[in-house]
Amino acid sequence: MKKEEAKKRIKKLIEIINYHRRLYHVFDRQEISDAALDSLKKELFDLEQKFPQLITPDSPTQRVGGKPLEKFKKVKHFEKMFSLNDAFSKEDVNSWVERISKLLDEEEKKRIDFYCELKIDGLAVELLYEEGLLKIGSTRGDGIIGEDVTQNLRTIEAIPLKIKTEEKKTVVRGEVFLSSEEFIKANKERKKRDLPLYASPRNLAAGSIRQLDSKITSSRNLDFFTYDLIGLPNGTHKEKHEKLKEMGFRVSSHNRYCRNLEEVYNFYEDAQKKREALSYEIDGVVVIINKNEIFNKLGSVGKASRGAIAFKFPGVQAVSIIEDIRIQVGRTGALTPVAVLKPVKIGGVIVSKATLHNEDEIRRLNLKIGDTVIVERAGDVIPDIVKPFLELRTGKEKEFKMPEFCPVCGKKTKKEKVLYYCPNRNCYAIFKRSFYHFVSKKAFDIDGLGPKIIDRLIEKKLVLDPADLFDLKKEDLVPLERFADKSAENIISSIKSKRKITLDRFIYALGIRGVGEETARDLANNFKSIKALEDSAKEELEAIGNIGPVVSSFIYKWFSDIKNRKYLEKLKKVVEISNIKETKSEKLKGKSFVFTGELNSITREKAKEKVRMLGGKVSSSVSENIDYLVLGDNPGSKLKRAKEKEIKIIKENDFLKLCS
DNA sequence: CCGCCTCGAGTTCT
DNA sequence: CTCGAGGCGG
Repeated sequence: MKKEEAKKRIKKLIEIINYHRRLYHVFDRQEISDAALDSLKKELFDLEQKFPQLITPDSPTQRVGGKPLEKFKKVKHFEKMFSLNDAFSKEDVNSWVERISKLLDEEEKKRIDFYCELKIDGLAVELLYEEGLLKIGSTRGDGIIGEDVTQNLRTIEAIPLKIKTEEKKTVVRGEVFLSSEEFIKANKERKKRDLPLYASPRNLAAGSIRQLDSKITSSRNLDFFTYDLIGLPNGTHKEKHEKLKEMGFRVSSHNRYCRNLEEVYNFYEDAQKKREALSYEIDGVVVIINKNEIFNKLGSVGKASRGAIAFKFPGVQAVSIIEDIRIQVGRTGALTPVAVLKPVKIGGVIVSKATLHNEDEIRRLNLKIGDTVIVERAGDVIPDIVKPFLELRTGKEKEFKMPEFCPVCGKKTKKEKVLYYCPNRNCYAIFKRSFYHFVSKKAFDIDGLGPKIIDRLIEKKLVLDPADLFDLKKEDLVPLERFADKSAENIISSIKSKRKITLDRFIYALGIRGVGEETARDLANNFKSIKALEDSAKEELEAIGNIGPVVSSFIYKWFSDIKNRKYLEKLKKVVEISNIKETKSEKLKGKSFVFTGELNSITREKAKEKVRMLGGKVSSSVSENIDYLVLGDNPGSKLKRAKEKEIKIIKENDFLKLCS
């Protein structure tokens, strides 16, 4: 990037970041996620590193934001309340230790150890006790002066009004937060009343504490952990926590002393595993130099203490740039726009593409090629574009238009509802995609036959349709470039081993529009043979449950097509269709299941089959009608929905017990 | 005809 | 996993 360009970009970035920081610190509001804001800050930081001449004093990298609100009485903090610098990787933490080591002498360096705490997504407050009685409680404010919120803090049960101490003055700091359950409850209430939702538990906690009416604060069931005690210059952070406990404060039982960085990293990984099970939200861990004397010697830079760092969990959002929008042609001929992104790391994975679904979506989001956007990988795997930063537009962005002609075969496209289609049934893209579908897991499930190999087979005219796969011989493959004897053999035997197939999978493999896994099973159960299905009338199809006029006509049309009939006859000669497996018992009759996350002892497919064998139903989405949600590792958003709807959640072993 | 539920289709990356 | 659309009951 050229300097002139960088200068403009920096100016705009500063404006946006400052705007969002002000919202966050002063008004307890959030329009974009922490992760997205972090990502913007990182871009600014990197640009400033590259062009140090362009650093200005008003840059968020240089100063603290957040002035106290006028409506509260001001309180000067006992000692400045610092915030924390962030680390996003082990490398960041390593370089933090290296950096601070330079400020210490040899002997001190050897004595470095750590104390680790969960970083709760809440609001930091300071509490002043005189003769053991709570006198003043305040928010952080700008770090020097905060707001007096004593009345509101008094309503929190976890904050003791009286503590055991002989000291005249005791100053402690801690985090006010609320449980995920309370958070969901409050947002449900907001939704009902058509009010804007709280973006995070921190938001809600902060909003509740900064209420003028403490009755409202009281109704929110806030919670509190203490994490710091002012004083004890020669002790350790660990001792501070022990002392706090003795005095009658609530401290988190998850916190640990760590001798070295290895133990710190173990703590971090454990915390990540615990995260789901905790009743409140955490966004990382806080790593603190344990020996107070060393911590104090390290002092601070700007707004943050040097002796502690916030080691954040990988965020689910990041900021990137749309470099291009390309079109993909699917199996049904649907054209889908895909954004080509400047690669960014989100949640430990590099993302370079994201689907835009359809034209309406692009218009709804107001996206142009060249836009800076927030990209998300929430809970799941699939990246999604959340929104563009219109403020970052330079005027060079390009409007995107859906193509008038299919980018693969050149035929004029047709629009149906929101989607554009390529109407050419011989379109190469459609043909290829149908082929992939045929060998896919839920169809013939042929291992080792990926898109790359299929492309080559088609290119060399070794196969004209999927039926030809079963006539392939080793000798056909070996002459192909870079095809070893052994791998050719593997593929051939892999194809041979899947020659037998159940009727439902066979129907699914045909790739009829509107006929997926479930509908294929319904058809198989109704007709019992492919012949019966072939000869069925449209009315017969429509009489089957779950099949209406649209899908029945797709099916009818598919079987009326001469080319399809020929292909089907050819296919029937090379494969062996067996009947669909009958259910073995009625143990789970009437019960419906939804799966989320990864199972350990069996695959999801096997688990689903098990349910069906026992007469149960498997559904893909959570609704009131679901009986059980089976919870695996790394669950997705279904867990949240199930919790909201109060559906019974069971673990893998409970599920297996249920089946046995 | 509306609203809820479920299915199908498309998609990412290790 | 998410979104849109098809199916179906009220």
